[in-house]
Amino acid sequence: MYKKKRSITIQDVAQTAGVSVSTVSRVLNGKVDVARETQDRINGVIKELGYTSNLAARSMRSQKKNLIGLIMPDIAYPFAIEVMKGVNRAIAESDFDLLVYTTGDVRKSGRASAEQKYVSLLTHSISDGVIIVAPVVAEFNSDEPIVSIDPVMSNPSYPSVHATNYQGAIDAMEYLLSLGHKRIGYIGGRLELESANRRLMGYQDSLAKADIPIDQELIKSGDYTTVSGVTCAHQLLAQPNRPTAIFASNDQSAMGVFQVAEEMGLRIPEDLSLIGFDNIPESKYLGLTTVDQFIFEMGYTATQMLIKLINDIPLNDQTFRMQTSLVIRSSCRKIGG
Amino acid sequence: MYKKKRSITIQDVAQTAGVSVSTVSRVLNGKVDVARETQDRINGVIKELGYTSNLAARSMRSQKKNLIGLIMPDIAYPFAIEVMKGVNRAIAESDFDLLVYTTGDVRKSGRASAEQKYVSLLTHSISDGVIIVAPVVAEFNSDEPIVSIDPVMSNPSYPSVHATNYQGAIDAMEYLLSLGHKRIGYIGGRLELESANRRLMGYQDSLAKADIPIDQELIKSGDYTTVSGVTCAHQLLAQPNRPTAIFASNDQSAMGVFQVAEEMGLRIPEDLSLIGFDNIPESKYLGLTTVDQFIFEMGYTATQMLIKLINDIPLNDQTFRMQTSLVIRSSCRKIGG
DNA sequence: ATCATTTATGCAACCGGTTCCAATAAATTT
DNA sequence: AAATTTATTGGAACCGGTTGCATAAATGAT
Repeated sequence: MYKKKRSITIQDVAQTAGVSVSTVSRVLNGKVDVARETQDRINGVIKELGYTSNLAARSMRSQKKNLIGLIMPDIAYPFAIEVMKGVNRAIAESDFDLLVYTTGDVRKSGRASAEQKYVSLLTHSISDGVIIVAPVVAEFNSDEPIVSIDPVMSNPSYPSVHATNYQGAIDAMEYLLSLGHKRIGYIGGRLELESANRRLMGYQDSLAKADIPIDQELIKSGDYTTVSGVTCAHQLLAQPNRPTAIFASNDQSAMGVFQVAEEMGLRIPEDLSLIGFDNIPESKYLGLTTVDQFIFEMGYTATQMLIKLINDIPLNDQTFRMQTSLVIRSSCRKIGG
Repeated sequence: MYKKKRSITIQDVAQTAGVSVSTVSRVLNGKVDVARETQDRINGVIKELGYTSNLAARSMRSQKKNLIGLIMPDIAYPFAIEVMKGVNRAIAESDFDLLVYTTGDVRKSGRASAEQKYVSLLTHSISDGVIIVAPVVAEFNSDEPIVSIDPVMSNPSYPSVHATNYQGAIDAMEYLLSLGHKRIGYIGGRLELESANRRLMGYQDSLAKADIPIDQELIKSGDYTTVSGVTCAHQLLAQPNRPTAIFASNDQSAMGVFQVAEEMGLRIPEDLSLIGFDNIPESKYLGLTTVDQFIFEMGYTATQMLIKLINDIPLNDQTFRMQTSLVIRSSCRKIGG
C-alpha cells in the first residue's frame, strides 16, 4: 500500500515550474544567481506540491549536512539518557540537529564488528560527525570527525571525554575508610570498559594504601546493571563475615543492593553503608551517596568538541577528563556509629 | 583535515578483487548467483579494506532499510524519555534499528512547517517508517508509514496511539472529590495538544457532575513544564481562599507544585492534596498520586503498529487508546482528615 | 553598431550504490 | 558434435540530488 506512492522529487518541481533541475537545486540551496521572478515561481511550485528534498540523495553529493550522529547500543538506561540530555542541550544551542542511532540492545549487535558498521552508517552518509558512547574498538576508519565518551582505552586514537574514574574511586573509598569501614565489598562493572578497570584499581589501591589486605571474596564482578547488582549483593551479603560497606561501581548496581538489603531486612545505612558511582537522577531520591561523574556535562562537552572538529577548529586537548566529585547523602554511616 | 580522506567505496572493493561493481553488490546483498570462490575473495577484500556500505547511496535505490525513525522536538523531558524506552524495547525485539531525530528544542523549529520537513527527511530517504510524537499537523504527505503518539486531534488521518485522557482526568477528579475536596485547583497543559484539552474537559465535567461551580480563578494554564508548574502553583496558592487540592495536568508540573509548597511551608498531603498525570519515574520517589498513562507502553505499541504497517499487515484499529489507571500514593488526603 | 561583460539558465557528469539485461563460458541434452 | 540450458559475470541505466562548465540573453562600454 505504501510502496507504490512515489514521492515528489526535484524533477517534478522542475517540470511543473518549467525550468531545469539545476535551477531548482540552486534556489533550494539559496544560490544567488537565479532571477527573483524564477525563484518565486519555483518556491510557489515547491509549496504547492509539498516538495521536500531527499536527505539521502542530497548528502551523497554535498558537504554540510548539519546533522550530528550519536551512537549508543541501548538508549534505555540512565547513563545513556543523561548523555543524551547533555548532547541534546548542546544541539539545541547549535545549528545542528541530532540523529541518535541505536539497535536497542547491546546483544543484538556483536559489538566491535557492528560498531564500525554503525559509525560508517552515519558517518560517510548522513551526518557531519559522530559521538560514540562506550566504544570498544581502538580505531575507526572514518572520513568524519568522531568523539567518544567513555572509550575502551585511556588514550584511544580518537578524541574522547571520560571521567576521572580512578580518582573518583579513590575518593569514594577514602570516604568509606574515614568512616572506619575495613571490610568493604566491591561490585564491579563491565571489564571490557576502561571505566570499570580504573574504578576497580582505585578500590584496590585505596585498600593497599590503608594496609588492608585484599579479600577476593569481597570483589564481585557485575556488568553495571541493576540485575547484576542484585546478584552480587546476594553473594556479598550471604557471607558469614559480611562486609560493613559496599562500593558499587555504578549507581545502577547500587540500586540492586538497595533491593537485596530490603529483602534481607538490612537497613541502609544503619546495618550497611553503600556508595555508588555516576550520580544518576534516581540516586537523589534514594539518598545514595555516590561519585558524581557529571554525565550530562560529558555529553555536552563531547558535543561541543565534535562541533569544533567539524568546523576545523583545533581541540585544546584530545581527551577531556571530567573531574568527578563525591556527593554525600545518607547511605553511609560511621562504623558502629 | 577530515574532508580529504575519501572513504572506501564499493568501487575500491571491486577493483581490488578484480571483479565488477555489480558482483560486489550481489555478494553484499546475499544474492545466490555468485560463485563460492568469488564470494570468498570479495568478502576477503571487504574485510581487508574495512569497507562498509554507504547508507545514503544504498537507501536511494533499495526498498528495505530496516530502520525506523522516531521524531521528537526535544528528547530531554521525562515523557519523551519514557516513549523512547518503549520504542527501544520494541526495536530490540525486532529486526529494525532505530534513528531518533531531534532538533533539541521545540523552539528551534517553527513546529508545523518544520515537522513536515523532518518527516520527509527520515521518511523517503532513510527509514522504512516513522513514529512522531505530539505532532501538530493534520496530514503528512509521505510515501511511508507513520504512526503518531499523542497527536493534535483525536482522529488524525494517520494511525495514532494516545491515552484515555478524558477518563483519566475524571478518575483523578472523582478521587479528589471522594476525599471531600471542593476547591480544586487545575494546572493545564499545552492547549494545542489534544491531551491537554481532554484533561481540562475531564476536570470541568467532573466538577459539573458534582454540582460544584467552576471557578476560573482555580484554572491556570501551563505548558507541561515544571517551570510553568511553579508559576501556576504560586498563582493558585497565593489566593486568600486557596484550594485544598491541586490537579496538575501532568507530573512535571506537579513537581513544580511540590517545590512551591515546600517554599511556602505547606505540607503535602497534610495541608494540600496533589494529584498528577503521566506517572513518570520520578513520581514514584516523590510519592505522587497520579494517573498512569503507560507512556512506555504507548511507545512500545506505536512501534509494533508501525512495524505491522511496514510489513503490510492491516491494523486492527487506526487509533489505539491506552487505558489509563489511577495510582494512589501519598500525596492526597481526606479533607480535614 | 560592435564587442566585452554580466546574469540567468541548461546540460551533463558525478555521488555510491542496486538491478535489469545481455554476454560469455561451462555443463547438459539430444 | 551441435543445440540448449545453466551458472557467472559485466555493462549500463537509474535513484534524486549537486555542481562545474557552456551557452544564451541582456546589459554596458567604446
